[in-house]
Amino acid sequence: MSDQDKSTPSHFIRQIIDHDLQAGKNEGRVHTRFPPEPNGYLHIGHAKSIVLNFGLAQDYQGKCNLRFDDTNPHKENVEFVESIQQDVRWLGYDWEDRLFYASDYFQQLYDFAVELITAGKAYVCDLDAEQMREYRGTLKEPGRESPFRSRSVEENLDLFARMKAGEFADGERVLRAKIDIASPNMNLRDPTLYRIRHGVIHHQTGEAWCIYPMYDFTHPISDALEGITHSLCTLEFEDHRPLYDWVLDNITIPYHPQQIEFSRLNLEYTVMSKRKLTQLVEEGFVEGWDDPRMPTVAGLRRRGFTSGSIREFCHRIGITKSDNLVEMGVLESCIREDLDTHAPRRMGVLHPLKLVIENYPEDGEEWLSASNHPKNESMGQREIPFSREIYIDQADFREEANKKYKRLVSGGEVRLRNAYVIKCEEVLKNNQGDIVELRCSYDPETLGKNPEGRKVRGVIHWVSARHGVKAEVRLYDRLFSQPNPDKVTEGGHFTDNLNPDSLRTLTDCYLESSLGDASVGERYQFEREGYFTMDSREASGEKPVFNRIVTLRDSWAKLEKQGV
RNA sequence: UGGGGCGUCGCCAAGCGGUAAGGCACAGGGUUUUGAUCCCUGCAUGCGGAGGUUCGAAUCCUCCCGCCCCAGCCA
Repeated sequence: MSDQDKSTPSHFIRQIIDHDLQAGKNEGRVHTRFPPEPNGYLHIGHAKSIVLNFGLAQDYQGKCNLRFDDTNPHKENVEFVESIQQDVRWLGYDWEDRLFYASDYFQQLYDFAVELITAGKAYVCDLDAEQMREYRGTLKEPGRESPFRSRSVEENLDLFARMKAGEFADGERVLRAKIDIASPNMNLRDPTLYRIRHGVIHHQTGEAWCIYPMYDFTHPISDALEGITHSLCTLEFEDHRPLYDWVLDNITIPYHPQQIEFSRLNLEYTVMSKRKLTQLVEEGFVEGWDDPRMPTVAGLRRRGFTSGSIREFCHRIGITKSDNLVEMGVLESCIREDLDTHAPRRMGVLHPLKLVIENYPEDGEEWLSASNHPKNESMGQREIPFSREIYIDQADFREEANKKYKRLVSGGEVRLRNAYVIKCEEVLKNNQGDIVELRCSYDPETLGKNPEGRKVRGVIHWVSARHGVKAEVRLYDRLFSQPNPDKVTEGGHFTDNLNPDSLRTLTDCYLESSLGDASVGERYQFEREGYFTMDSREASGEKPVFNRIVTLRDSWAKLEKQGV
């Protein structure tokens, strides 16, 4: 995998690591971690973090752990734990024997909390949530000390032990750090360290605990216990860094990892927040977490993206601290680049129009040889059946057109890809005036060579009517119609920006016969149409279903739009 | 003057005091039995703005402007 990937560009985190290595920090180790909360499926923003963390470990001969940040059992479950592991593996990374859960450390975390209490640096607070908010002050006004802040160490120890023992109800008490209730940094105004949660069954620890540690307490300790050297997270945790450091500075623990923040990925025409993705799934706006329109790793995989193209994308967008909104074109370019070199070519007609070659024998049939790739001979050839009746795409015929249009017109000639030059002799219409069939003639001298004395500019794809495989094809477009779906008018909702045409299902497509035994995981270029792959969920149905991964670049469509 | 960040081409992004990399997009041209691919060419006298320091500033200093994050017993 890694030897196929292009070299990763430098960025500020690599510079920090280089400096650390040069200064002899961390005994020359580089040890990162990817720490998802198992409360949803991974999306391409997580992929950015995965490629960063695991990629750094690879490049510096270091290690990267997979650690589930499972301190809030309320929203978490094993389905997510499993899908996350599958997605990280699919992206090409291996945590070896280093799969951890923050919940592995619940006992140690508890002991560290006791250490803080004993040192007079944490206290049990009886304020309820609303009171605490009030006491904490606002962004511009300092907070007021909790009346419980001055409890004795003995009382705090006793109360905390009873919290653990289950003597108090949810919300009745919390453990708080005693830092600075007037700090300009809200995170330092005596943050909550532990809360009480009865009646939830934790996916890893079951009912062993009824108190659960908060992220800000758990994360630095988990990192330190695992010997993490560089703890990479997104920008919104910048304000938490002083708290991260405070925790490690006030307990007895041998390591103190460095937290470094980078900006999260934003992609045009989609959403990345787990809350919104969850809503799309739960309210049925999409088929599920792996809906091919979703920016989830599972969705991209089902859509047909390769993991290499996603890694390449993550390298192209870079790592910085600036807010960003990346164009879809970057992702599309990555998958096209991959598939152009790797996907075998096939022919598939999406909007069939019947075409009869009148001077071709009624029961005639011949098998024509076609390259699987225009510039990679090692991909070999395939045989394509040709016969008197074929299908071409409706978009490849016009009764009349200007010279820019180089496909088939009445009385005109066109090359059938991998076959003969044909001429349109007659157009058949139904009562409504719709074109229903084309009657043509073919030039038998044009197989594998150009006709003499005239030029045929256009080439169109086709499928033999008798031999073609009937298939369903799903064409995907952007999930939202706005570059930034969060931009809504007063009182609006991001789902208002959903693109009603994000999925178009074509049920009467004809694919060349060799596609009859295509299997899941194979990707093809349907020439002149785009890249396609068999849908993994519909693979057992009687009719094959193909997903369009991405279109080909289309300069003709651009011209047409400009009114040429 | 709550605190913390960020502003370099349409979108990403290098640059770290010596005279603006690269990718995507876009525009021209060439090759082509895919209007694809590929190959050429073009695309910031300019780095949020204004001053200043310097022989020299995107890089240093000052002031100003804009955008993002923080008041969960979420992560």
